[in-house]
Amino acid sequence: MVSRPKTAGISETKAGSRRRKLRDALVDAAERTIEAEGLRGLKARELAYKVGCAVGAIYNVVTDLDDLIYTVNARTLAQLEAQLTEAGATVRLETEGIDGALDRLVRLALAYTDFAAARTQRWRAVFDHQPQPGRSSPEWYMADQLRLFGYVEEPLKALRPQDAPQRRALIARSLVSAVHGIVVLGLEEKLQLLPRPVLREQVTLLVAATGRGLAAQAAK
Amino acid sequence: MVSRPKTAGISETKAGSRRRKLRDALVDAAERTIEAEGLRGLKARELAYKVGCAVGAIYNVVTDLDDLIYTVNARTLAQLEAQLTEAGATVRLETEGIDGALDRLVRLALAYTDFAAARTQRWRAVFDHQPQPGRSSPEWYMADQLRLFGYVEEPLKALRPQDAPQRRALIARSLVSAVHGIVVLGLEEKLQLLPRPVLREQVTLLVAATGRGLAAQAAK
DNA sequence: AATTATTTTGAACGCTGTTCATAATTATGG
DNA sequence: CCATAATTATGAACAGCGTTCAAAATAATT
Repeated sequence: MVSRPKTAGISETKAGSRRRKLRDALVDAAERTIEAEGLRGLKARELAYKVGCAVGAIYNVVTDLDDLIYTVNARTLAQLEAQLTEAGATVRLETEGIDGALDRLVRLALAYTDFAAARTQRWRAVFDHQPQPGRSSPEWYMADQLRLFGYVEEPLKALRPQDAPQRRALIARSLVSAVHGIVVLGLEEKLQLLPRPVLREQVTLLVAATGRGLAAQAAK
Repeated sequence: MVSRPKTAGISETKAGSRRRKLRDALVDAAERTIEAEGLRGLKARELAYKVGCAVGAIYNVVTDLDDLIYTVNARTLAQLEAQLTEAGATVRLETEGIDGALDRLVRLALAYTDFAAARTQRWRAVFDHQPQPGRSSPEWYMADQLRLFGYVEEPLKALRPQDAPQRRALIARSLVSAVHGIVVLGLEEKLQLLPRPVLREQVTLLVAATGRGLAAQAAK
């Protein structure tokens, strides 16, 4: 599909508009289904029924169900990112220095925690979904996820000013991964679903302790 | 299936022996398949072919493929546990006190990391596999996983002697989860597969920093 | 209005895990 | 040791999945 159909000019064709509407409806339905029944609840036939089209119609506007999942996941990541920027912007006239940086780190981590706890299924879909063997994730997808690591790099700069950017990136990734791990296992029913306050306490504790440790390590 | 078949006495019956052999063969084959092709590569028909039996025969010795997966996962957890005890036993005449405790924590975390890196697929299967909706994991499964948290509680006792057991348990779980998170995201090809030395550095860094922070927090 | 291009359709395909009537095998009793 | 009963192995058949594709319906063009 390199070239557009010949009939498509600058203005939308009737068919093109229908096409877009159908795609949007499918993404919406998929999003709702994932949140309600998880990734495994997403079925082509049921999706077609919900949207009011034939099964085959799905594959006119979307190459795969995977394609649909990626689109939903991209939305989820965007929403998560919005939450993180909001959490980051909340602190402006805070204490500067180490305590301020620690505070920002904790806020970011808690924002992540709250998002995951509130939209568990959609959030899990981002990590649970793996591309069918042979194919690989779209390019933008990896970038979308890696970008989130950047959010904690800035506070880290205050915490360990002398670190090289590369090292700071590594530490940021570690910190994000650690928080992610706590949330993943904390929301796992298979293990034991932790109540949200406990989860928040865990995250706060870990980020605070790690941050303190990092600062101390840098100071000496 | 509450009662055994009437024909089974104290000594093994011919059929019973075949039964056990088939089950073992299936578990072995499943284990190899999972390590080679991941959880998604496990197919009933292919399994039957590898073991040399009919598809239906599988369901004579195993209720589900899920059942098989749980058995393989139990093996994996047992092997992991063996690695952890070994790592814990390595340190005997080490420095006592905080430094010793930190060292033990780092060793445990690295043992976990190495295990995951070496047997990535089987290790992932433990966390990736979720029971089909309606059913739930066997009782022993949760216990098997939770038991691993206990391994870090002892070193924590040296680090924060005055903590109540419940709090120590929470911190232990947090620490394990954090390390788990680093390893999970570090081994994710979808994100960017980190080379093992980098992974070990990340883990060492985090555990050391967190441990230091925890000790400092306890001291003040 | 007639012709051509496009899109929508749902039966059909290939692949899953799982079942079940039937065949083969094993255990039992005379 | 064979005849009968109980058990086990078999693989075709079933239900459900994602995906395709010839044909019908619709839209665009002449």
